Amino acid sequence: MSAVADVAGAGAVSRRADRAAERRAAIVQAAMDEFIARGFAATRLDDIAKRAGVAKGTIYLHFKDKESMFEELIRTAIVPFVGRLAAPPPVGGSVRDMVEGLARMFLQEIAGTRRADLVRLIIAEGPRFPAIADFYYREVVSRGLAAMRALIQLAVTRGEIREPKLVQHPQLMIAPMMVAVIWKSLFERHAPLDAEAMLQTHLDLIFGARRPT
Amino acid sequence: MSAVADVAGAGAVSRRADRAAERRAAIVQAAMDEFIARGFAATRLDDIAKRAGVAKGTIYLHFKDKESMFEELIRTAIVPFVGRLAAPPPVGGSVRDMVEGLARMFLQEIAGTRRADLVRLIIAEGPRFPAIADFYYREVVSRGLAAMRALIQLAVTRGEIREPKLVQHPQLMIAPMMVAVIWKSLFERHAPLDAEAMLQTHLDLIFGARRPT
DNA sequence: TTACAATGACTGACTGGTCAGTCATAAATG
DNA sequence: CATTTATGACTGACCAGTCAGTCATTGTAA
Repeated sequence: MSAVADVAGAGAVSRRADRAAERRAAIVQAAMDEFIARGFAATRLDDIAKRAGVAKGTIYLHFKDKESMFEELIRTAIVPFVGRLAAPPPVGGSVRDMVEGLARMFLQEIAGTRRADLVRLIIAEGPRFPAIADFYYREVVSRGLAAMRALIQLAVTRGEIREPKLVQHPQLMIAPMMVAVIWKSLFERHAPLDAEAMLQTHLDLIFGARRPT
Repeated sequence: MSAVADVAGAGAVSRRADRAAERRAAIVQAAMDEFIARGFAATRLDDIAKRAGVAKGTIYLHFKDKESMFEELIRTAIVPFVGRLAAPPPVGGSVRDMVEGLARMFLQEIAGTRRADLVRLIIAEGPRFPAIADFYYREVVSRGLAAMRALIQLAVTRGEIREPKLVQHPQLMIAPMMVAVIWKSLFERHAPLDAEAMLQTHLDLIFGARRPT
């Protein structure tokens, strides 16, 4: 329902499919908010329905039950990032610049947003939803690490990184990002974290401090 | 009363107080297991009682309610480590050796055990139990980071570490440990992580690769 | 030492409330 | 009108927390 509006009843408004899609989106959004705020078990479908502006029964027109809704939700939220990971690697300048670009994007798009809580949610509920942990590992973690490993390999070959063992432990490259995400979720109000600065220090450790131009 | 007591009865019988203490311990243990396995909301007090070999009512003789039981539990489990952190720093050889010793201990005592799941539990429930997040930050995180910062400062002074900015970001020292803990909880069965080897690589990055003797 | 009384730790059936999932009914659509 | 979509009152299961009653232990008196 938008734009043109309507003189009489419903204007050129909603084809059924559109309307259904809208509602589904509203449910997904509401469910996400509730699950992030309360975790799986403590979230009430009544609350999701209310927040989505929909009756509870409607939820069951789109999802089989609470559990599969949760799983599908997480999946849906993750997919966009799989795209990014697989995106054409900007093979421009130094590997450091590439890594820095990726890390910056991660900090801005994830650590600084509600998505950080999504990561926390996966950590929290993963063990009770093996399907989610599996999916997350397969689609995000293993791909991300593989990509990172390739970058490290390239940097080692080029002489940008001295420590060849780093190829075996791409997790070390990611670790500060994980810490940033968790920190933001749990401790930000106790002690704000300057993730950007931390990232620079981390990169200096790995690539060697930048020469002052 | 006890001590000399009885050849016939039960060996080290139990005074009421002893028995009560035993039961409390059983409840704490059982509750820990259940909370770790299911999270706060999904854990049933009936299950805790059954696992502890106790009636549900008994739980309420020791704890006010589910929530305060949970909080007290976490606190109790954390305290021992506060002791360790405050333990006399083994000011022996190089800073690297000290850090390595601490990290090894962490990996063995935490990452390799059920305690790893406790850390995960805190990450998971922290936002819904600010009291716990606060306590954890105050007693563990801030102290641990302060200690780590002091070590880094020392190493920088001694010339063991080149990157002085690291003093500002002691989290970087800890990050791989956090990743190890989370990895063990979520992905160990997908791809086992050699945390020890990763640690060595990490230390090499920070302190410089070891010269082959 | 033995018998009896007092204590309070322990029990588990019960209550009140909550919530996932259902389905008869109603609205919207074409 | 027929069909699809949406509603929300309802049901039954589940569960935190209670409390009247039980009984082993401890204290006291004969």
